[in-house]
Amino acid sequence: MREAILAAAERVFAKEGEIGLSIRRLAEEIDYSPSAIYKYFGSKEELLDELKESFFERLLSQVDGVGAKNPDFHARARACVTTYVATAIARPHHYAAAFSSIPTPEQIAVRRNLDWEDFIATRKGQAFKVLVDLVLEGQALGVFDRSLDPLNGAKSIWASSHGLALLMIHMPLLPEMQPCTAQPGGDFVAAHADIVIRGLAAPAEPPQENGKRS
Amino acid sequence: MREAILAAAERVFAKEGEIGLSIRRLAEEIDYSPSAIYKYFGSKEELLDELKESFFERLLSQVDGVGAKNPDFHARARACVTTYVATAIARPHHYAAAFSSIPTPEQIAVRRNLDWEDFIATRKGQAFKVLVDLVLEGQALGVFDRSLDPLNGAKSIWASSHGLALLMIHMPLLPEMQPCTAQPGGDFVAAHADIVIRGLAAPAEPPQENGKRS
DNA sequence: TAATCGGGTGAACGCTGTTCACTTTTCGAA
DNA sequence: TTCGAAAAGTGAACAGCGTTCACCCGATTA
Repeated sequence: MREAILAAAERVFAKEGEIGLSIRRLAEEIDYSPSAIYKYFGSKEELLDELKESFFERLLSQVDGVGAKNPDFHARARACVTTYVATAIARPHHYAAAFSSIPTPEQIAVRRNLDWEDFIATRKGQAFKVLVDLVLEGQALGVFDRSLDPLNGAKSIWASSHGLALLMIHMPLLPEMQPCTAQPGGDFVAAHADIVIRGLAAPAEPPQENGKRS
Repeated sequence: MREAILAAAERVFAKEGEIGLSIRRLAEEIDYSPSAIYKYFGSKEELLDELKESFFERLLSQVDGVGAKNPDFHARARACVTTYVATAIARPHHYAAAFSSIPTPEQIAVRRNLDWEDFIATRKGQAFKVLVDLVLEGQALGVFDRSLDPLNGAKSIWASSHGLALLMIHMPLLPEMQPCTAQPGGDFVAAHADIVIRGLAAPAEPPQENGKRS
């Protein structure tokens, strides 16, 4: 039943966005009365939170899944970013909604004394850990700058991917408009990924073997 | 009068966010009836659009303003990113709201045949142009990769800055949590800026003068 | 003086999330 | 099989929302 409600919510969400998703609209979709929904969810916000969490789960599994398929580190790193962006823009309203809440100062104060263990247990934490591990691996391989804080590196990757996804969602005119290169969409995402990866690269190795290719 | 309404909106907005800003709440704030507001704004959306536009104006002027103060290119590029992020997170709700609307497919179709001139006339377009010019200058100086499409480079910079700002707004736990480096906030933003800048750098110059420093 | 018109109001409409008293269904125990 | 409790579902209602519309009032203008 909860599943049916969530599925209906997902459907309406994808079609009409967060604005079009109302309890009454949802109730109509599943042929129940609006009050019935409150037997399964305490509030609309609780329902939305569940939706967001499930989207984070999808995001995590998608990005985590690319690891196995790409033995080459550079390709894998690039695939992390591109799959992240692709998964995000495949469901624009979901992705935007998943990041839509702004915590109040009190909420920030509460969360501040969460430690690393607690954070890693959350979906966001797991997703973040994937990136941290990626950075660590890059550093171990000597491809990424070893002086970099892995957490900061992971944040930079996330920020860059997140920003590109949202820019493509909220201002689609920008990525489309490419009078110079004339290749819309996918290629630019890969190029962006490469820029981020190069930004993390180890600086000016002593000339022994020029291993990393552009 | 319009100004008074917008000022009140800005006030409520900053304090209670987009959720707390209602027409009735606004009317109460300026001691008028709700219907009075409709003599000056056609709809709430129109009012919000004006607010967003004004925020873009602030963003543009701030970022554009750093150009004069920093003669060194690298410092200027870094300042572009850091001021952008600082301006964004100084008014979290404004910044998030400025990017909150997701255009429908029809709207995208309409905007698709805007050309470069029309786009540059908008605030977003001007802000984007600042970044494009920055990339062009970097390429002219030989600091940035000349094979890069300047528009794509500008998009990468924007995406990275945008993503970092939003990550700090929506998930403040992340940038705060730095058990390794222990420097919260500002330093990480600068580090992120440097990563983006390095990502755009010209690849492996023939060893003549090692001009760019980390 | 009379008419027009911009600025302001209160009541109302249809929508929203949410609650609550109520009925119906289900299901295990006596 | 019957009974009673718990679960499932309902409809009406409340407060608040964006928005509209008929109305009013004071100033400007003919």
